[in-house]
Parts: sequence; C-alpha cells; structure tokens
Amino acid sequence: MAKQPTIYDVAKLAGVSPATVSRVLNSPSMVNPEKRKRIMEAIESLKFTPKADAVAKARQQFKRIGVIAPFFTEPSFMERLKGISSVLSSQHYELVVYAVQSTEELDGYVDMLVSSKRVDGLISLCMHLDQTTVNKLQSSDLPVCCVEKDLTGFDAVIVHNQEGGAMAAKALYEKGCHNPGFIGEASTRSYAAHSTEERLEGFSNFFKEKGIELEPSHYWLGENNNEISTQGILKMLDSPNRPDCIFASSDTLAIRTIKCAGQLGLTVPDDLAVIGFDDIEMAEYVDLTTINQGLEESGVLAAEMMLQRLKHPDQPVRKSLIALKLSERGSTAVQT
Amino acid sequence: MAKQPTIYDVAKLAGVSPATVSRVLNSPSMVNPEKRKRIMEAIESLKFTPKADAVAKARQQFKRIGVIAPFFTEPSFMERLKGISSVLSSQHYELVVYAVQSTEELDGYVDMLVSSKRVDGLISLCMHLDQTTVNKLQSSDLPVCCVEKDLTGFDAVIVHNQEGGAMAAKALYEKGCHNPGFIGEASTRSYAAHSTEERLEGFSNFFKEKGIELEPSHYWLGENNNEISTQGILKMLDSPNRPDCIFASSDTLAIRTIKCAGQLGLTVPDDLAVIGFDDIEMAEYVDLTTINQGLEESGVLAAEMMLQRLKHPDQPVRKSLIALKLSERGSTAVQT
DNA sequence: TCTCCTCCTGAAACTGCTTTCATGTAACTA
DNA sequence: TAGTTACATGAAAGCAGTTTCAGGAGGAGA
Repeated sequence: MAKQPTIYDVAKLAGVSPATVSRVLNSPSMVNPEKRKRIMEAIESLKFTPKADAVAKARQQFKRIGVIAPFFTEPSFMERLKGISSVLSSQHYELVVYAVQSTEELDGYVDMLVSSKRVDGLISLCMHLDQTTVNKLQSSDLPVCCVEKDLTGFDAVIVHNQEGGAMAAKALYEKGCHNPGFIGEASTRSYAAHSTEERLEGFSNFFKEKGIELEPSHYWLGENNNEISTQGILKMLDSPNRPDCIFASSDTLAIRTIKCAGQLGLTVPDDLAVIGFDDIEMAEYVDLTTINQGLEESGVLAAEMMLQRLKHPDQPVRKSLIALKLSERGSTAVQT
Repeated sequence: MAKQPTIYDVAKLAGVSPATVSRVLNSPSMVNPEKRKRIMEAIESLKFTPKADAVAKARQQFKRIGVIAPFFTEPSFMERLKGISSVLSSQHYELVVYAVQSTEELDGYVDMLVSSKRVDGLISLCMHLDQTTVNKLQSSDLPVCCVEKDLTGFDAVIVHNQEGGAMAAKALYEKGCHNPGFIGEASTRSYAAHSTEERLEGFSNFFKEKGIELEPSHYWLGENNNEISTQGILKMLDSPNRPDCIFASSDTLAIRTIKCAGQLGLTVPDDLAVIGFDDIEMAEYVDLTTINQGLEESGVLAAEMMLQRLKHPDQPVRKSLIALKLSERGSTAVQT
C-alpha cells in the first residue's frame, strides 16, 4: 500500500515549486508551456490526483450539498431526491443525505452543519423547522433552500397545496361526485412539514362554494401506517352513507383506499372515484388519477437554485412556484 | 458574519496550548480538573465547535460512507438505502450518495473515490463493476462492501437469486399452476448487476424438474419501462395459450402485470396468479405475493459490515447471505 | 537527600493544497 | 541605455485540528 503521491512529490520530480504544480492543475495558461509539459509528465508518471478534501480545505469550499429530509417514509422523497441528484452530479457536487427521524436528530444535524461546516449548502425537504432552528440557520452563513415549506429569508420551492386540493375537488365534482371524502396523514411528526391540512382546506372550500359540506364521518386524518389507515378507510367506506369519491393527501394513501374499496366489493371508479396527490411512479402502474406536483422537477429546481445561490451569495431571495396539474387516469374515469 | 472561533482562540483565552484544548475535547481525563474547567468555560463563552473537516483531516478519517448505486430506478434501492442510513446515522457517519447513470460516470466516481479520498468506505449497491474497476478498488485501500453482486476480496451481502426463483416456482406449482410465465428486466445497463437471469434460472429449473418446460412465448425479457413492458406483458397474456401464472423479477413489473391482467379482463389470482420479487412497501398496498429479500435488512447488514471493517481492517473477508422468504398475499390466494 | 515514577502540559510536526505577495527576468519603449 | 511593463515563479501563509514526544513538577520510596 504505497503512500499516495502529493503535490510536493510532483514538484520535486519536476524541479519546480508546489505552487507551480497547483497552477498547472487549476490555471494552466499561467505557466510556461515547456515547464507545463514537464509538470504534466511528472503528474502522469506519479499518477498524482489532488486529494479532494485538501482542495476543499484550501479553497474553503466542499463541492457538497446536504439534503435534510424526514426521509424514507414516502416514495415522493425519493423522486425529489432523484431530481436533486441529477443536477448535483452534473455539476460535480456530492449529495449528502441527512435522514431525520426525530426532532432531536434534526436539531443535532442543524447544529452540526452550522458550526462544523461540512457542506456548501443545505436543501431542506419538507421539513418543519422551529423558530430556534430557523434563527440558527439565518445567523449562520449557510445557504439554505426549502422545498414545500416556505421560510422567510431563504430560497424556496413552493407547492400550492390549497390549489391542489381545489383541483382534486373540481375534477371529482365535474365527474358528478357530490358526496366527497378525504383521507390524509395527520401531522404527528413535528419535524415534518404537513401539507395535508392545506390540501384538505382547498378541497373542502371548493365543495363549500358549491354548497356541499364535507360530512364529519367523511374525513379521516391519521397515521400513514398500513394497519391504522386501512381501518380508518374501511370504516369510512363500509357504511350506507359512504362517500362517492375520495381525495387522499398522498398517492400511497390513495392506493390503499383503492385496495380497501376492492375488499368491500366496491369498484373504482364506478362506485368510488379516487384521486391522490403526488403522482409518484407507482400511480401510473396502478392507474391512479392524481395531482402531479412535479416531484422530480421540484428537486431539480431546488438544486439549481442552490447552485445559483452559491455562485451569487448576495442575490435576492427567490421563491419558485411549482405548477400543479391533474394526471387523469382510471380511478376517476367517466362513469359508465 | 463573525469568523468562527478556532481551537487557537480557545487556547489563548484559557491561557493554554491548543493541544490541551484538544485533549479536553477528546480525552478529558488526561487534563487537570481545574484547567479543564477553565478550558470548558472558554469553549462555552466562545461557542466553539471543532470544524468537522479539520478533525477529519487531522484524524485521517472522514466519518463518511459512500454509496454507489444505479439509483432511482427501483423502489428497492430506496429501501436498502433506508437500512444503510439508519445504521450510519446512529454511528454518526454521513451518507454520501453517488447515483450512477452510465458506465463513464461509474468509472469517474471510482477513480475519484480511490485517488482523492473523500470517504472512509464504499458500499456498492447492485453494481456490476468491470475487471479494471475491480482492480482499481482492490489495489487501493478503500474498504468496499458489495450488495447483491459478489466480488472476490470484498465483504458482501449476497442474495441467492436462483433460490428465490425456485421459491416462486414452488409456490405457484403448489397452488396448481402448471403453465408458468416469466417477466423480467433485461440486462441493458452494463453497470448494473442483473439478477433477472439468475431468478429466471431458478424458476425454470424448478418447473423443469417437475417435467414442465417454459414455453418460448411465456417469457419476456425487456426494458423496465412502462410502455415497453406493458406491451410485452399484454402480448403474452392476450392469447388463448396464455400462462396461468407469472413470476416477475421485480415487484414493479409484477404490479404492471396485474394491471395488464385487469385490462384484459383477467382476474387475479383466479385467472392469473402473480408473484413478484423484492417485497417493496407498495407490494403490501396492492396485495401482491412476492419473494421478500429483506431489502432494508440488507442495507443494515451492509452498513454494519462496513463499520466492522473500518474497526478491524485486517479481519478476513465476510459474506452474508440474505434469507429469502415468501410473502403470501392476494395475488396467489387459493383459487376459489 | 537522591532517585524514580507518574501526571500534566506545550512545542512542534503532520495532514496537502491554494493563493497572495514579492521578486526576478526578459522584452519593449523612449 | 535606462526605465517600464509583462510574465513567470517560488516562498510562505493559511486552512484547523490531532498526536507524538520530551520535559517539568511533584510525590513516593530508598
């Protein structure tokens, strides 16, 4: 296991100073062509590659972006991450994932990132940060970009959840559904952004304007866990007064709803129309109508904003709005 | 934006040397209690936190594990990643994700990781590495742990794909299916490990032993892409001589198969039994029988092996075998 | 009282590259 | 020919800690 060559070894071999070798690597035009050639040969023969962390240290830059997320709970995170990853890797930035599973962990990560700098910037995916944490971030010089949850003073990619709820309502209403139901994940984890309530608001407001109130037994907010939510859904659907359509706040819940409907002998979309939110890949496989929120695109956007911010630290804060659109599929097909 | 304090500032304030401050942080028992108290106060008052990258540099250790994967193509990667992440974060290791989308990118990452050390170890998820790359890794001192694809000289988490294929075959055979079909992703991406062929082998061998040969029109190997695979599946199923069961090499393909069956008016499991491979979370939602390969567990295992390896670099190479098991659900329920 | 030992502590080396600053040289201009 | 300019280059500082090594102080035992 021979020790890896350093820039000093190259310099010695080529008979120049390390500074000149560094220049050959970073701004070759500054170095005399002959000497440059000699240095290049030395680099080749020693198979020298600059150690990335040494470069980072000297340059005070890491080429590394952190992503903090209440992770691994929903496929939607994965798709956002995919977008982020594609942009970062094309710019030779590394992606470090901080999966948050508790408020303490979140605080720990933020403290660590703020004080013991390891990343150039932080993308916060669907996190709900409390004021103390926000203050910490704001008084640090760590660039932050939020996705889904807007935060004063930081770049953000915003999803207009109310509008999405209204879109779902409109689609169902126009299909002839007038007895709506709602299934959503309750905000149990305080560190995660919760869009459920906003989506419900948009949804129920639309129907209210049409003179239709959501019946109390027609919405369910609970844990996004297979057994618990299945019970809740079955209870809502297994009643003579069941809704004729369901808007679920995520595609996973929507898919579970379809499954429950099947168990009860209800056919989708005839007995029950179902509409989800997210448009994860799986939605297409199971023929689910859903609100597309450009998951991958939002990741791309966030990463691009972050890289822009790093280039121009002083440019004004930017907010990007994601355009929602309805992906119509079988679960809301015209009733036969 | 005041400059962050360094260990030197603390040392000056406390009237000691930086070495002593470092000792207070890392092995407090070595320092005289009085002096220790004084230093602690200095640390408090300056709000000093050691910069992680400086520590890493001095210690020659990064507390950072890289994961290289043909990523974001299958939910199964996500679940493995979840397992890896949970172990690493509990040990305060960072997780850096390198998503590979082409052979060149793979080579680039490997070169970079080998020469310009940025991680303590590398977990290779379902990657197929060519011999040149393997050699590079072997002659470096970077610890590597492979998942799914075994590699001589490295720790590995191994999935016995043939056995899984045979398990699927056995389950279907015992349900009374004697006209099997197979749907699998073809090995188009040379940088990704391809287990499809092994699963097919185990599957068809089982039936062969029972005197049943897979008909040529009853297996399809193609791109795991919605349209292309849907066409292939429809073609296979829309024929009087269609199979009475399908083993799909991944759950996503299995779910698509169920969808196609529905389109053709076939009911699952009565007209067509379907069994998948992976047992991703979604499998439960859509009631798919599948071969569970402990995805999250395999991630946990890989991460643990890696941390062990870092502690004991010279221990012999270890191979862990994942126990497969059948997750029986609705798509192979007893025929009524 | 001398020697040995233990416990602390600071100096200095080490990690590996970038970048500024100062200097030297050669070419060009007045 | 002297002065100016442009270009090329090396020395050295800086990044921020850890760790080894040597030595001083003080206590215990002979």
